[in-house]
Amino acid sequence: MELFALKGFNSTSVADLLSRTQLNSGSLYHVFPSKQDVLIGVLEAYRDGIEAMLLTPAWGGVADPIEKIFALLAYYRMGVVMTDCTYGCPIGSLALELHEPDPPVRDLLAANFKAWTAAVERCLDEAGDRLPANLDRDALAQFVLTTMEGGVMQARTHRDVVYFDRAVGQLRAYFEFLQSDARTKRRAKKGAS
Amino acid sequence: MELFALKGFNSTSVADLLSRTQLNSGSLYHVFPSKQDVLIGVLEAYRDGIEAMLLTPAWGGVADPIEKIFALLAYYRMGVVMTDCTYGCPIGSLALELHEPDPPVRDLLAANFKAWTAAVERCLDEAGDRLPANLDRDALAQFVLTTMEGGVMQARTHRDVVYFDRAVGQLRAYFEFLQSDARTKRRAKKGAS
DNA sequence: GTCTATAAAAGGATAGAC
DNA sequence: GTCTATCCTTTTATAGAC
Repeated sequence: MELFALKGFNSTSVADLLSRTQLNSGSLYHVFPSKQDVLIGVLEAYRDGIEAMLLTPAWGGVADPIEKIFALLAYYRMGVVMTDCTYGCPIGSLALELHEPDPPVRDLLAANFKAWTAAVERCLDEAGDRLPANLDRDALAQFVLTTMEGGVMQARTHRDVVYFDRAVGQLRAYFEFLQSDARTKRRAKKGAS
Repeated sequence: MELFALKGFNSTSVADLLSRTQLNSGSLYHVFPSKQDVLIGVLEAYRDGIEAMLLTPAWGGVADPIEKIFALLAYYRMGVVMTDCTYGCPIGSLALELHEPDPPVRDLLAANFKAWTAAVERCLDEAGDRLPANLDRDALAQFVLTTMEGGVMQARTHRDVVYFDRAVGQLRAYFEFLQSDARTKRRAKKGAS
Protein backbone atom coordinates (compact mmCIF):
# COMPACT_ATOMS: atom_id res chain seq x y z
CA MET A 1 0.00 0.00 0.00
CA GLU A 2 2.74 2.38 1.02
CA LEU A 3 4.81 1.96 -2.12
CA PHE A 4 1.93 2.10 -4.56
CA ALA A 5 0.61 5.23 -2.82
CA LEU A 6 4.04 6.82 -2.86
CA LYS A 7 5.32 5.93 -6.32
CA GLY A 8 2.37 4.45 -8.15
CA PHE A 9 2.07 0.97 -9.58
CA ASN A 10 4.34 1.10 -12.61
CA SER A 11 7.10 2.98 -10.86
CA THR A 12 7.18 0.48 -8.01
CA SER A 13 9.35 -2.44 -9.04
CA VAL A 14 9.10 -5.91 -7.60
CA ALA A 15 12.58 -5.25 -6.24
CA ASP A 16 11.11 -2.27 -4.35
CA LEU A 17 8.44 -4.51 -2.89
CA LEU A 18 10.99 -7.11 -1.84
CA SER A 19 13.24 -4.55 -0.22
CA ARG A 20 10.40 -2.83 1.65
CA THR A 21 8.87 -6.08 2.88
CA GLN A 22 12.18 -7.79 3.55
CA LEU A 23 11.00 -10.75 1.55
CA ASN A 24 12.76 -12.80 -1.03
CA SER A 25 11.52 -13.18 -4.56
CA GLY A 26 10.43 -16.78 -3.96
CA SER A 27 8.31 -15.90 -0.93
CA LEU A 28 6.49 -13.04 -2.59
CA TYR A 29 5.77 -14.99 -5.75
CA HIS A 30 4.65 -17.95 -3.67
CA VAL A 31 1.73 -15.87 -2.42
CA PHE A 32 1.22 -13.44 -5.29
CA PRO A 33 1.62 -15.07 -8.73
CA SER A 34 2.29 -11.67 -10.32
CA LYS A 35 2.81 -8.04 -9.48
CA GLN A 36 -0.77 -7.33 -10.47
CA ASP A 37 -1.93 -9.76 -7.80
CA VAL A 38 -0.15 -7.61 -5.24
CA LEU A 39 -2.12 -4.65 -6.56
CA ILE A 40 -5.33 -6.60 -6.23
CA GLY A 41 -4.43 -7.44 -2.64
CA VAL A 42 -3.73 -3.78 -1.93
CA LEU A 43 -7.03 -2.64 -3.43
CA GLU A 44 -8.91 -5.27 -1.44
CA ALA A 45 -7.19 -4.07 1.72
CA TYR A 46 -8.27 -0.49 1.04
CA ARG A 47 -11.81 -1.57 0.31
CA ASP A 48 -12.06 -3.73 3.42
CA GLY A 49 -10.28 -1.20 5.61
CA ILE A 50 -12.25 1.91 4.77
CA GLU A 51 -14.00 1.90 8.13
CA ALA A 52 -10.94 1.27 10.32
CA MET A 53 -8.35 3.11 8.24
CA LEU A 54 -10.35 6.08 7.03
CA LEU A 55 -13.76 6.73 8.54
CA THR A 56 -12.96 6.02 12.18
CA PRO A 57 -9.86 8.22 12.37
CA ALA A 58 -11.47 10.95 10.26
CA TRP A 59 -14.62 11.08 12.36
CA GLY A 60 -13.15 10.97 15.85
CA GLY A 61 -15.25 13.36 17.92
CA VAL A 62 -17.40 14.52 15.02
CA ALA A 63 -21.10 13.78 15.38
CA ASP A 64 -22.86 16.15 13.01
CA PRO A 65 -23.48 14.32 9.74
CA ILE A 66 -22.65 17.24 7.48
CA GLU A 67 -19.53 18.02 9.47
CA LYS A 68 -18.53 14.38 9.12
CA ILE A 69 -18.39 14.92 5.38
CA PHE A 70 -16.07 17.87 5.79
CA ALA A 71 -14.08 16.02 8.43
CA LEU A 72 -13.45 13.35 5.83
CA LEU A 73 -12.14 16.01 3.48
CA ALA A 74 -10.07 17.50 6.30
CA TYR A 75 -8.52 14.09 6.83
CA TYR A 76 -7.36 13.99 3.23
CA ARG A 77 -6.08 17.52 3.62
CA MET A 78 -3.92 16.31 6.48
CA GLY A 79 -2.46 13.61 4.23
CA VAL A 80 -1.68 16.19 1.59
CA VAL A 81 -0.03 18.59 4.03
CA MET A 82 1.96 15.93 5.87
CA THR A 83 3.57 14.79 2.64
CA ASP A 84 4.34 18.28 1.34
CA CYS A 85 1.59 17.96 -1.26
CA THR A 86 3.10 14.91 -2.91
CA TYR A 87 0.54 12.42 -1.71
CA GLY A 88 -3.13 12.49 -2.52
CA CYS A 89 -5.67 9.70 -2.77
CA PRO A 90 -4.00 6.39 -3.59
CA ILE A 91 -7.13 5.04 -5.28
CA GLY A 92 -7.53 8.09 -7.48
CA SER A 93 -3.88 8.03 -8.47
CA LEU A 94 -4.07 4.37 -9.43
CA ALA A 95 -7.36 4.93 -11.25
CA LEU A 96 -5.73 7.48 -13.55
CA GLU A 97 -2.37 5.77 -13.82
CA LEU A 98 -3.79 2.47 -15.05
CA HIS A 99 -5.32 3.37 -18.38
CA GLU A 100 -6.68 0.00 -19.31
CA PRO A 101 -6.70 -2.06 -16.15
CA ASP A 102 -7.74 -5.69 -16.24
CA PRO A 103 -11.34 -6.20 -15.08
CA PRO A 104 -10.49 -7.39 -11.54
CA VAL A 105 -8.41 -4.27 -10.95
CA ARG A 106 -10.97 -1.95 -12.46
CA ASP A 107 -13.74 -3.53 -10.43
CA LEU A 108 -11.76 -3.03 -7.24
CA LEU A 109 -11.07 0.60 -8.04
CA ALA A 110 -14.78 1.09 -8.65
CA ALA A 111 -15.62 -0.80 -5.45
CA ASN A 112 -13.35 1.52 -3.48
CA PHE A 113 -15.07 4.59 -4.90
CA LYS A 114 -18.44 3.03 -4.21
CA ALA A 115 -17.56 2.33 -0.57
CA TRP A 116 -16.35 5.90 -0.17
CA THR A 117 -19.42 7.54 -1.66
CA ALA A 118 -21.71 5.15 0.23
CA ALA A 119 -20.20 6.42 3.48
CA VAL A 120 -20.86 9.99 2.41
CA GLU A 121 -24.38 9.12 1.34
CA ARG A 122 -25.11 7.74 4.81
CA CYS A 123 -24.12 11.14 6.19
CA LEU A 124 -26.46 12.86 3.77
CA ASP A 125 -29.26 10.56 4.88
CA GLU A 126 -28.49 11.31 8.51
CA ALA A 127 -28.74 15.02 7.76
CA GLY A 128 -32.44 14.46 7.14
CA ASP A 129 -34.46 17.58 6.42
CA ARG A 130 -31.48 19.88 6.71
CA LEU A 131 -31.05 19.11 3.03
CA PRO A 132 -33.76 19.49 0.36
CA ALA A 133 -36.09 16.50 0.12
CA ASN A 134 -35.79 16.36 -3.65
CA LEU A 135 -31.98 16.29 -3.49
CA ASP A 136 -30.21 13.57 -5.48
CA ARG A 137 -28.15 12.23 -2.59
CA ASP A 138 -26.35 9.73 -4.74
CA ALA A 139 -25.16 12.48 -7.08
CA LEU A 140 -24.16 14.75 -4.21
CA ALA A 141 -22.19 11.98 -2.50
CA GLN A 142 -20.31 11.41 -5.74
CA PHE A 143 -19.75 15.13 -6.01
CA VAL A 144 -18.02 15.13 -2.65
CA LEU A 145 -15.61 12.52 -4.00
CA THR A 146 -15.26 14.55 -7.19
CA THR A 147 -14.28 17.57 -5.14
CA MET A 148 -11.78 15.62 -3.06
CA GLU A 149 -10.11 13.99 -6.05
CA GLY A 150 -10.04 17.12 -8.16
CA GLY A 151 -8.80 19.20 -5.25
CA VAL A 152 -6.07 16.73 -4.36
CA MET A 153 -4.95 16.60 -7.98
CA GLN A 154 -4.51 20.34 -8.20
CA ALA A 155 -2.90 20.63 -4.77
CA ARG A 156 -0.36 18.01 -5.77
CA THR A 157 0.32 19.57 -9.12
CA HIS A 158 0.81 23.06 -7.74
CA ARG A 159 2.41 21.72 -4.57
CA ASP A 160 0.10 24.01 -2.64
CA VAL A 161 -2.72 22.88 -0.39
CA VAL A 162 -4.62 26.08 -1.03
CA TYR A 163 -5.92 24.52 -4.24
CA PHE A 164 -7.50 21.78 -2.17
CA ASP A 165 -8.88 24.31 0.29
CA ARG A 166 -10.48 26.37 -2.42
CA ALA A 167 -12.23 23.31 -3.85
CA VAL A 168 -13.55 22.37 -0.42
CA GLY A 169 -14.57 25.98 0.13
CA GLN A 170 -16.72 25.92 -2.98
CA LEU A 171 -18.29 22.65 -1.91
CA ARG A 172 -19.01 24.20 1.47
CA ALA A 173 -20.70 27.13 -0.24
CA TYR A 174 -22.83 24.70 -2.23
CA PHE A 175 -23.84 22.93 0.96
CA GLU A 176 -24.81 26.26 2.51
CA PHE A 177 -27.08 26.96 -0.44
CA LEU A 178 -28.61 23.50 -0.15
CA GLN A 179 -29.29 23.92 3.56
CA SER A 180 -30.68 27.39 3.06
CA ASP A 181 -32.90 26.04 0.30
CA ALA A 182 -34.12 23.25 2.57
CA ARG A 183 -34.98 25.79 5.28
CA THR A 184 -36.94 27.93 2.84
CA LYS A 185 -38.90 24.95 1.60
CA ARG A 186 -39.62 23.78 5.14
CA ARG A 187 -41.03 27.19 6.01
CA ALA A 188 -43.12 27.28 2.85
CA LYS A 189 -44.50 23.87 3.62
CA LYS A 190 -45.35 24.85 7.18
CA GLY A 191 -47.01 28.02 6.00
CA ALA A 192 -49.06 26.11 3.43
CA SER A 193 -50.26 23.47 5.86
CA MET B 1 0.32 13.60 -27.39
CA GLU B 2 -1.77 10.72 -28.63
CA LEU B 3 0.27 8.00 -27.00
CA PHE B 4 0.73 9.74 -23.67
CA ALA B 5 -3.01 10.46 -23.55
CA LEU B 6 -3.85 6.88 -24.45
CA LYS B 7 -1.37 4.91 -22.38
CA GLY B 8 0.25 7.42 -20.06
CA PHE B 9 3.92 8.34 -19.87
CA ASN B 10 5.46 5.29 -18.24
CA SER B 11 3.49 2.81 -20.28
CA THR B 12 4.50 4.47 -23.52
CA SER B 13 7.91 3.13 -24.56
CA VAL B 14 10.33 4.92 -26.81
CA ALA B 15 9.72 2.05 -29.20
CA ASP B 16 6.02 3.03 -29.20
CA LEU B 17 6.95 6.60 -30.02
CA LEU B 18 9.23 5.50 -32.84
CA SER B 19 6.64 3.19 -34.33
CA ARG B 20 3.84 5.78 -34.13
CA THR B 21 5.94 8.59 -35.59
CA GLN B 22 7.72 6.39 -38.12
CA LEU B 23 11.01 7.78 -36.91
CA ASN B 24 14.26 6.04 -36.16
CA SER B 25 15.87 6.11 -32.80
CA GLY B 26 18.62 8.43 -33.98
CA SER B 27 16.21 11.03 -35.35
CA LEU B 28 14.09 11.19 -32.24
CA TYR B 29 17.06 11.42 -29.92
CA HIS B 30 18.62 14.06 -32.14
CA VAL B 31 15.73 16.40 -31.27
CA PHE B 32 14.73 15.12 -27.83
CA PRO B 33 17.71 14.18 -25.65
CA SER B 34 15.50 11.97 -23.48
CA LYS B 35 12.01 10.59 -23.23
CA GLN B 36 11.21 13.22 -20.62
CA ASP B 37 12.03 15.91 -23.16
CA VAL B 38 9.32 14.47 -25.38
CA LEU B 39 6.93 14.83 -22.47
CA ILE B 40 8.00 18.42 -22.01
CA GLY B 41 7.35 19.04 -25.69
CA VAL B 42 3.91 17.50 -25.40
CA LEU B 43 3.00 19.57 -22.35
CA GLU B 44 4.19 22.73 -24.09
CA ALA B 45 2.04 21.83 -27.09
CA TYR B 46 -1.03 21.43 -24.88
CA ARG B 47 -0.32 24.70 -23.12
CA ASP B 48 0.22 26.62 -26.33
CA GLY B 49 -2.67 24.94 -28.11
CA ILE B 50 -5.40 25.43 -25.56
CA GLU B 51 -7.10 28.08 -27.67
CA ALA B 52 -6.98 26.26 -31.00
CA MET B 53 -7.30 22.70 -29.74
CA LEU B 54 -9.76 23.12 -26.92
CA LEU B 55 -11.54 26.45 -26.53
CA THR B 56 -12.33 27.15 -30.18
CA PRO B 57 -13.87 23.75 -30.93
CA ALA B 58 -15.65 23.60 -27.57
CA TRP B 59 -17.17 27.05 -27.96
CA GLY B 60 -18.33 26.90 -31.54
CA GLY B 61 -21.67 28.70 -31.64
CA VAL B 62 -21.82 29.30 -27.91
CA ALA B 63 -21.92 32.94 -26.88
CA ASP B 64 -23.31 32.97 -23.35
CA PRO B 65 -20.39 33.06 -20.93
CA ILE B 66 -21.89 30.65 -18.43
CA GLU B 67 -22.92 28.26 -21.17
CA LYS B 68 -19.37 28.42 -22.49
CA ILE B 69 -18.23 26.91 -19.21
CA PHE B 70 -20.65 24.03 -19.58
CA ALA B 71 -19.81 23.71 -23.26
CA LEU B 72 -16.22 23.16 -22.21
CA LEU B 73 -17.36 20.38 -19.92
CA ALA B 74 -19.54 18.96 -22.68
CA TYR B 75 -16.49 18.86 -24.91
CA TYR B 76 -14.67 16.69 -22.40
CA ARG B 77 -17.77 14.55 -22.11
CA MET B 78 -17.56 13.94 -25.83
CA GLY B 79 -13.98 12.78 -25.46
CA VAL B 80 -15.01 10.40 -22.72
CA VAL B 81 -17.91 8.95 -24.70
CA MET B 82 -16.00 8.64 -27.97
CA THR B 83 -13.35 6.51 -26.29
CA ASP B 84 -15.77 4.30 -24.37
CA CYS B 85 -14.83 6.00 -21.13
CA THR B 86 -11.16 5.11 -21.39
CA TYR B 87 -9.87 8.57 -22.11
CA GLY B 88 -10.21 11.55 -19.85
CA CYS B 89 -8.03 14.61 -19.46
CA PRO B 90 -4.46 13.94 -20.56
CA ILE B 91 -3.07 16.60 -18.23
CA GLY B 92 -4.91 15.26 -15.21
CA SER B 93 -3.82 11.72 -15.95
CA LEU B 94 -0.21 12.74 -16.26
CA ALA B 95 -0.46 14.89 -13.14
CA LEU B 96 -1.49 11.89 -11.05
CA GLU B 97 0.70 9.36 -12.83
CA LEU B 98 3.92 11.26 -12.26
CA HIS B 99 4.31 11.25 -8.52
CA GLU B 100 7.49 13.22 -8.27
CA PRO B 101 7.96 14.96 -11.58
CA ASP B 102 11.04 17.02 -12.25
CA PRO B 103 10.44 20.75 -11.88
CA PRO B 104 10.12 21.54 -15.59
CA VAL B 105 7.43 18.87 -15.96
CA ARG B 106 5.58 19.89 -12.84
CA ASP B 107 5.67 23.54 -13.87
CA LEU B 108 4.20 22.65 -17.24
CA LEU B 109 1.42 20.61 -15.68
CA ALA B 110 0.64 23.56 -13.43
CA ALA B 111 0.82 25.95 -16.38
CA ASN B 112 -1.71 23.84 -18.24
CA PHE B 113 -4.11 23.93 -15.31
CA LYS B 114 -3.57 27.65 -14.99
CA ALA B 115 -4.35 28.27 -18.65
CA TRP B 116 -7.51 26.19 -18.34
CA THR B 117 -8.83 27.90 -15.24
CA ALA B 118 -7.87 31.30 -16.64
CA ALA B 119 -10.15 30.63 -19.61
CA VAL B 120 -12.99 29.73 -17.26
CA GLU B 121 -12.32 32.78 -15.16
CA ARG B 122 -12.69 35.00 -18.20
CA CYS B 123 -16.15 33.48 -18.70
CA LEU B 124 -17.02 34.23 -15.09
CA ASP B 125 -15.90 37.81 -15.59
CA GLU B 126 -18.00 38.08 -18.74
CA ALA B 127 -21.03 36.88 -16.78
CA GLY B 128 -20.88 40.14 -14.88
CA ASP B 129 -23.66 40.72 -12.37
CA ARG B 130 -25.35 37.41 -13.14
CA LEU B 131 -23.03 36.08 -10.47
CA PRO B 132 -22.68 37.51 -6.96
CA ALA B 133 -20.29 40.46 -6.74
CA ASN B 134 -18.51 39.00 -3.72
CA LEU B 135 -17.89 35.69 -5.49
CA ASP B 136 -14.34 34.32 -5.46
CA ARG B 137 -14.03 33.86 -9.21
CA ASP B 138 -10.59 32.37 -8.96
CA ALA B 139 -11.85 29.67 -6.62
CA LEU B 140 -14.93 28.98 -8.72
CA ALA B 141 -12.88 28.68 -11.91
CA GLN B 142 -10.68 26.13 -10.17
CA PHE B 143 -13.79 24.36 -8.96
CA VAL B 144 -14.94 23.89 -12.54
CA LEU B 145 -11.64 22.17 -13.26
CA THR B 146 -12.03 20.15 -10.07
CA THR B 147 -15.44 18.99 -11.23
CA MET B 148 -14.18 18.06 -14.68
CA GLU B 149 -11.17 16.13 -13.40
CA GLY B 150 -13.04 14.37 -10.63
CA GLY B 151 -15.93 13.56 -12.94
CA VAL B 152 -13.68 12.20 -15.65
CA MET B 153 -11.81 10.08 -13.12
CA GLN B 154 -14.99 8.41 -11.91
CA ALA B 155 -16.45 7.99 -15.39
CA ARG B 156 -13.28 6.27 -16.50
CA THR B 157 -13.11 4.06 -13.43
CA HIS B 158 -16.72 2.96 -13.68
CA ARG B 159 -16.64 3.00 -17.47
CA ASP B 160 -19.87 4.95 -17.36
CA VAL B 161 -20.27 8.54 -18.43
CA VAL B 162 -23.18 9.00 -16.02
CA TYR B 163 -20.62 9.62 -13.28
CA PHE B 164 -19.34 12.57 -15.26
CA ASP B 165 -22.86 13.79 -15.91
CA ARG B 166 -23.79 13.67 -12.27
CA ALA B 167 -20.75 15.73 -11.32
CA VAL B 168 -21.59 18.34 -13.94
CA GLY B 169 -25.22 18.27 -12.80
CA GLN B 170 -24.17 19.19 -9.28
CA LEU B 171 -21.97 21.98 -10.58
CA ARG B 172 -24.91 23.22 -12.62
CA ALA B 173 -27.09 23.24 -9.50
CA TYR B 174 -24.41 25.26 -7.72
CA PHE B 175 -24.36 27.77 -10.56
CA GLU B 176 -28.14 28.06 -10.37
CA PHE B 177 -27.89 28.91 -6.69
CA LEU B 178 -25.17 31.47 -7.42
CA GLN B 179 -27.24 33.15 -10.11
CA SER B 180 -30.33 33.12 -7.97
CA ASP B 181 -28.33 34.63 -5.13
CA ALA B 182 -27.01 37.34 -7.44
CA ARG B 183 -30.56 38.19 -8.54
CA THR B 184 -31.75 38.45 -4.94
CA LYS B 185 -28.89 40.74 -4.04
CA ARG B 186 -29.45 42.91 -7.10
CA ARG B 187 -33.09 43.38 -6.13
CA ALA B 188 -32.17 44.18 -2.54
CA LYS B 189 -29.69 46.74 -3.74
CA LYS B 190 -32.19 48.36 -6.08
CA GLY B 191 -34.77 48.43 -3.32
CA ALA B 192 -32.32 50.09 -0.95
CA SER B 193 -31.27 52.81 -3.39
C1' DG C 1 7.45 -21.90 2.56
C1' DT C 2 11.86 -19.74 1.83
C1' DC C 3 16.43 -19.38 -0.21
C1' DT C 4 19.84 -17.95 -4.16
C1' DA C 5 20.70 -17.65 -8.75
C1' DT C 6 19.27 -16.61 -13.15
C1' DA C 7 16.51 -16.56 -17.11
C1' DA C 8 14.13 -13.77 -20.65
C1' DA C 9 12.46 -9.68 -22.16
C1' DA C 10 11.83 -4.81 -22.44
C1' DG C 11 13.36 -0.60 -21.29
C1' DG C 12 16.06 3.95 -22.35
C1' DA C 13 19.82 5.54 -24.54
C1' DT C 14 24.22 5.67 -27.52
C1' DA C 15 27.73 4.78 -31.37
C1' DG C 16 29.36 5.63 -35.49
C1' DA C 17 28.61 5.18 -40.49
C1' DC C 18 26.36 7.69 -44.02
C1' DG D 1 19.84 14.92 -39.89
C1' DT D 2 19.03 10.05 -40.43
C1' DC D 3 20.33 5.20 -40.58
C1' DT D 4 21.30 0.47 -38.26
C1' DA D 5 23.13 -1.99 -34.73
C1' DT D 6 23.81 -2.59 -30.08
C1' DC D 7 24.98 -1.53 -25.30
C1' DC D 8 23.61 -1.59 -20.61
C1' DT D 9 20.25 -1.51 -17.10
C1' DT D 10 16.08 -2.65 -15.11
C1' DT D 11 12.21 -5.46 -14.87
C1' DT D 12 9.18 -9.35 -14.12
C1' DA D 13 9.21 -13.84 -13.31
C1' DT D 14 11.07 -18.73 -12.78
C1' DA D 15 14.11 -22.74 -11.36
C1' DG D 16 15.43 -25.79 -8.28
C1' DA D 17 17.88 -26.61 -3.89
C1' DC D 18 16.86 -26.58 0.99
